[in-house]
Amino acid sequence: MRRKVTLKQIAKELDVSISTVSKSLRDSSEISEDTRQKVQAFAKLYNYKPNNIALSLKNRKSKTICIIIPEIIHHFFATVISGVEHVANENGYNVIVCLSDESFDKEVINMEMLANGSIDGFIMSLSKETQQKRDFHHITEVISQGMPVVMFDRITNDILCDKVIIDDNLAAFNATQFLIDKGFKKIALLTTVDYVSVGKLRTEGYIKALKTNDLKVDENLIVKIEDTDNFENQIENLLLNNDLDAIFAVNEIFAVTAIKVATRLGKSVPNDVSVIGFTDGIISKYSSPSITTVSQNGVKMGEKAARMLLEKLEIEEEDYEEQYKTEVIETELVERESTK
Amino acid sequence: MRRKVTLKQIAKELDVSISTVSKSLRDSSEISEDTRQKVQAFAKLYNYKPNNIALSLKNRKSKTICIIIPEIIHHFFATVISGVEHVANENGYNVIVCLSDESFDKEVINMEMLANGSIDGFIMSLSKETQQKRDFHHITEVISQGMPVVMFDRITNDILCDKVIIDDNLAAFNATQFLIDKGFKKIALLTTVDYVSVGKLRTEGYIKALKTNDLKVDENLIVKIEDTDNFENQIENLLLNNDLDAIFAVNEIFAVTAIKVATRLGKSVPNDVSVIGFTDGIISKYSSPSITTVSQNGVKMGEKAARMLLEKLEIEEEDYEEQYKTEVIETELVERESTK
DNA sequence: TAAGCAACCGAAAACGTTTTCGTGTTGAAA
DNA sequence: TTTCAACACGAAAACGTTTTCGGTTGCTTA
Repeated sequence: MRRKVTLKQIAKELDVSISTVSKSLRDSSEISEDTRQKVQAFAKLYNYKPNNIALSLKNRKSKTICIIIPEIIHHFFATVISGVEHVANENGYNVIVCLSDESFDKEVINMEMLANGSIDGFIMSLSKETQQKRDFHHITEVISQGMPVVMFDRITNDILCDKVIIDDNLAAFNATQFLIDKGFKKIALLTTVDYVSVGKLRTEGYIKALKTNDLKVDENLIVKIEDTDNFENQIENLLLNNDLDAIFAVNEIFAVTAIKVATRLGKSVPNDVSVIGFTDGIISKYSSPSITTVSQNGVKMGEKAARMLLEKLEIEEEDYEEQYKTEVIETELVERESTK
Repeated sequence: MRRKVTLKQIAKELDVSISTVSKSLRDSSEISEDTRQKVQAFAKLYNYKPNNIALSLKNRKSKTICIIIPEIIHHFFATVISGVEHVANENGYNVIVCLSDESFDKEVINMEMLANGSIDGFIMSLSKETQQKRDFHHITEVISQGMPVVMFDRITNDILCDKVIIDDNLAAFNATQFLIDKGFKKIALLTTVDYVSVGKLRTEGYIKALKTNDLKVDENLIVKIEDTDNFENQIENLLLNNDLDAIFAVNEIFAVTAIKVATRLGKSVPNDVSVIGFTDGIISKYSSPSITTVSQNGVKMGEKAARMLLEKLEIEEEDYEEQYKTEVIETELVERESTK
């Protein structure tokens, strides 16, 4: 087992000073052609690579960013990571992934743990619990220490920082309008409980579309799902007790489950009822019928968030001015087989 | 913007030495009750947290591990990350996620970049390109430097290190046997090209099952898919030119696509043809019909891999003995609607 | 012949910790 | 009064870099 070689060892071996070795490797003009070549040859032979940790300590930056997401087993978040990763790597940064598991405490622990030199900045999407508690002290804390934070998707307006979102309200409006334009009148909504910011916004967009078109908003057609493990019966009741044209679901799982329940009840999708989902994930694509959906483009979101963060990191300390932007990523309606 | 406070600053402020501050905070008995309380109070007030980078440099360990996977937008790998994350966090470790994008070069760059102090060990699954080239110098390199590596799923026998796999051969055998037991005789196989280690093993298991049951192996029924973006026509040809009982697909996408194509061709699943997949992902669960599948349990794999790595990391240098294990995670056949 | 000037190299500080060892002070025992 | 242990604290090294500042040569120039 051959330990990694350090400057000191090279210096000793070649009988020069550490400074000389360092300068030689960085092609300093202070060093004679002779020694420089000698050192470089030796370094190459022993496969010298500078120690990142030592560099981080010296430069007071780690060239590492952290992304905190509620869960990874969720196609949308996986795509965001992918986007972040690419941009980060292109710029010589590494990415630490942290999962909050929708838990406030894990979010706090992760942030506190990493905010002590390990990383240069955060990209994050709030956990459900954090959104519910509305406690953001851990985030204001790191921001006040001068560490940049970019929030995406599940954000809060209580915090001043860069943000990247989709216009959930508008996207939901458009999806609903799309159904209305097809001639549907009795459109149900499968949504989340209100404290999930995106769920709330999508609900608002849905209602707005109905009102704009002078359709009445029937509370019976709005199903708020809390327990994401067990909600088939909620959908079943909806379908049994109402005569629906169409369903707008605020995520893939709700959409595909709606199709499944409808099929079980003898209703054909899209012939008897049309379905639109949200998040263009793998389910929507491979479901049969494949699902018409509002595409969120997580990759683009991740890329944008990473770029915003890196921009903040690369500007010099003295040029720093507190100015925050909120970028909106456009959505797209992907029409597939579940609507007609 | 209030910068993070250091030991030096506290020392200056309280007019004691750095050593005293450090010892006070670590509750050393060398320090009087008085000063200890004073220092601790001050540290708490200013929210002192030790700098991780400095600690890493001092201790020569970063308490961070890296997982390198071919791609993240793949449910199986996402679940593995999830498992790794949990075990790592429980033990005070952070996880850096690197994506090789199935590229040899990216794999090499990532490893070289991080192997210089940034991390304590690797967990990895080989990229397709690496498996094809059979070039593992980057891995032997870090291992020879004394950095532990655990490989999972897509492994190679050319490298000596800890490994965690499923018995792909056996699992495929069992899945095929399951179909045979149902009375099917003409069973097709949708698999990958041979250089993907797991694809090859699963193919072997399939063939073994047929032979064991004295069924003839028909090369026409074995479809090797190279281009994972465009293979519907390959499946269509298979279905049109052969009179099939059942299909065994070595992953979810192949399975769900087979169902889709079959349905399009007027064949009902499972009435006309049964389908079994591999990898119990989100598609299998939410597809309709939902797909009978060999469950891989990525979470368990990730947990196991992480535990093996941490074990290596926690033992003292001098107690270190080179001894490598290969753990086999058991698979399970999850029976759903796509078989009868 | 002395001054001046390149060219080349090394010492040391700095980043923020922990830890070993040394030192000065106190109080009690001899 | 001397001696010695216990106590409380500080100096310094170490982890591996980079960089500033000086210092030593040897050569040119007036």
